[in-house]
Amino acid sequence: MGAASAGRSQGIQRTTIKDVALAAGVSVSTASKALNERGRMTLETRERIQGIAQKLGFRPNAMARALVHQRSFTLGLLTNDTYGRFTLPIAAGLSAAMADRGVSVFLCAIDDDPERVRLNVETMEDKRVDGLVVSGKRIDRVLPVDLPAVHMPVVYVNAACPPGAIGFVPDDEGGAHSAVAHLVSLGRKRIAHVTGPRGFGAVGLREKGWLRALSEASLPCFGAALSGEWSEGFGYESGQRLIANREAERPDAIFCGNDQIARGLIDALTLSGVRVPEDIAVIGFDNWEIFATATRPPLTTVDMGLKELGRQAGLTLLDLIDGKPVEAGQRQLPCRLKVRQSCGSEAPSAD
Amino acid sequence: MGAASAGRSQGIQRTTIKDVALAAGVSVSTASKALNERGRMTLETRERIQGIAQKLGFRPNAMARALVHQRSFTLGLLTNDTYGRFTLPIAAGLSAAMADRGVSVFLCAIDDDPERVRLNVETMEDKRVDGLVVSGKRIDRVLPVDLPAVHMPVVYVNAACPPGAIGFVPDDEGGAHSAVAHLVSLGRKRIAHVTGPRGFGAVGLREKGWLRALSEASLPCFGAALSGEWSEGFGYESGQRLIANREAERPDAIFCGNDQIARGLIDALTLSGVRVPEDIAVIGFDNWEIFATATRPPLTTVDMGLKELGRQAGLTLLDLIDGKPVEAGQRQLPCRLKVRQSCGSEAPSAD
DNA sequence: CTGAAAGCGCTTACAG
DNA sequence: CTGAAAGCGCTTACAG
Repeated sequence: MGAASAGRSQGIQRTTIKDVALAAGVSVSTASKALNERGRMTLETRERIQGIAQKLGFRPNAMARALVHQRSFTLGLLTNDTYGRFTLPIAAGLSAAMADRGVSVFLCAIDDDPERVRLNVETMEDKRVDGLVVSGKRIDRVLPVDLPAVHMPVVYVNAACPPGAIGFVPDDEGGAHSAVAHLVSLGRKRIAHVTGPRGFGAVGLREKGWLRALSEASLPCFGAALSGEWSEGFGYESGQRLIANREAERPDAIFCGNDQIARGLIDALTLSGVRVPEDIAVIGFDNWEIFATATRPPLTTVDMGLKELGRQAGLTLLDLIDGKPVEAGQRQLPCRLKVRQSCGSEAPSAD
Repeated sequence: MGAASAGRSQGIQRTTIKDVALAAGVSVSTASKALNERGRMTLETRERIQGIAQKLGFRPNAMARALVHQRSFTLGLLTNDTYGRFTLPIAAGLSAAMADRGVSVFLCAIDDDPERVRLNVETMEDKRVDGLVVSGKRIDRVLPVDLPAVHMPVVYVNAACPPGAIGFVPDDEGGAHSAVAHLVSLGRKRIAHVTGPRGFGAVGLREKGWLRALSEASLPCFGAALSGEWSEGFGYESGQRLIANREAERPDAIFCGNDQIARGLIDALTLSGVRVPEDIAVIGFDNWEIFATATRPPLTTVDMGLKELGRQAGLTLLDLIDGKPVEAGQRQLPCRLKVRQSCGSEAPSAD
């Protein structure tokens, strides 16, 4: 019990195909063929051997197979988003899709430290993973992965993808457009935009979606987008600022660049007696549930489909590994509006 | 370029030790010895061979080595906390500590679905990982892992650990105690407790820590602990309830069972004009930064040391794998108070 | 239909 | 000091 028994990992001699062959009175090659459903042989022999394998609890050593097949059925996931909210959904989507296909994924946390990246890539190469998915936290930043040195297929998720490479990002512009179009359909006319720092690619795209939806509805643009930190604090300030004017000059809807901003902003409005959604409708971006559901009222927001992003990236990587032709370039996967209560119900009349 | 080149994973023939031996004009066994610093040989030969290996970009195939060493230098991380906040820090701590030692970790997301667990455990066995860390979201729930069937060392993190097994959990009681002791040291006398659902093990332990700190300070227990959801909503309600009485009967400090509750509670106090920390000091539990830093004022809270938990679990698992004796049972790792601004500054006089 | 042989890439006693 | 041989656990042509 306890100490000793727990540590005896070497003690457990696992059943090998040799054991199976011996027990069945056949050669190892025959056993292999029987178990892999290859070649022709009497159904009876095949089933007998399979039965014995089952009885002995035989499970083929994946590394031995990998050695001969030159295919390990493993992937590496490199991510620099160690604490953020992106990696987990992406990793979950990826790993679930891969698990169904017998491929396992190594998690490599890199901290934007090129040395650490090198070390992890090296380890992944040593372990002979079949491919790499590189996942980031900004769609406009490329991770410090020295591609030329990587001898295997790579796919990027939620990160910039170098020329000629393959990547997956959420369709930020489309998501923003659908959010604003939703506000328009509810009859809102003065739709403001409060968002993150100018430097972010996502900020530009979301702003573009906002402007496009406005122009499609022939609505004037309500002031310039307010740009600041991705924080509740900035949302709070912005909320106060947007209601500083007298009522006629206030927006009747605000599209926020992320859920944290939206939350801070709603707090500011509520504290000043402005009602959400009656006076001002608010939409966020991210569908980070812990925020979106805790705002009062619960937040309508744009879901980036991160899980699906991870899934698609994995499936594409498998295609690449199988040598199937895959077009280079970045794909934008659709976002989906998640309607809660911060915009009120559907408008009685949309035009 | 593009499609075709990206998919040609088979095209890259990696350098093998045979190539190195050939280029150096020695046998494969000699090459192996030179590269592994084993056996005796002229320094000159050794360095020559190593130089050639370097030049050819030789990296030994980890699977081939694993096959002969019966050790894969890989681990599996099973977790049912796919979206929560526990897994990521634990995984980061684990994977960082392991990366330094050349061991990689497979991420397996299981959804409390026993079938999915079985599938993942099976895959990990097929891949011949050296051990498993099983990580959960409740210290009082055992994950549906059928241990008898697992032929390798296992360590539990942030989950109940079956009799005879090895586990790591945060010291919830100690953490709670240090939080309340902090309040006491600031001169607070009427310290209430608002926490999660009764069913949770952590709830009982944190309550115990609260009571012990009070009794050590000869302070009366300020009402019974308020128990409800782990949500901002419940925190909000509780905040309103605790200040419903006239001022003399209100608490002067509130220790919350998690950061979400603390945040909702602070919102309620603030909205009612009660000042935090002047009138009532508040402490949370989790140090979930996204919450703790966004509360106004920023939240003093208990950090559970999840990263360290993951690290320790990994190191212990390695010991187990190496056959070193490890005592069975559950270890409680210390929590650490993270002081921000929701309690005010140190008291001018502590007694 | 079945099995001996060679091989995946490496390491480790064991002879020379 | 160096190399041939056997082996880790499996698969795949290739003969019988």
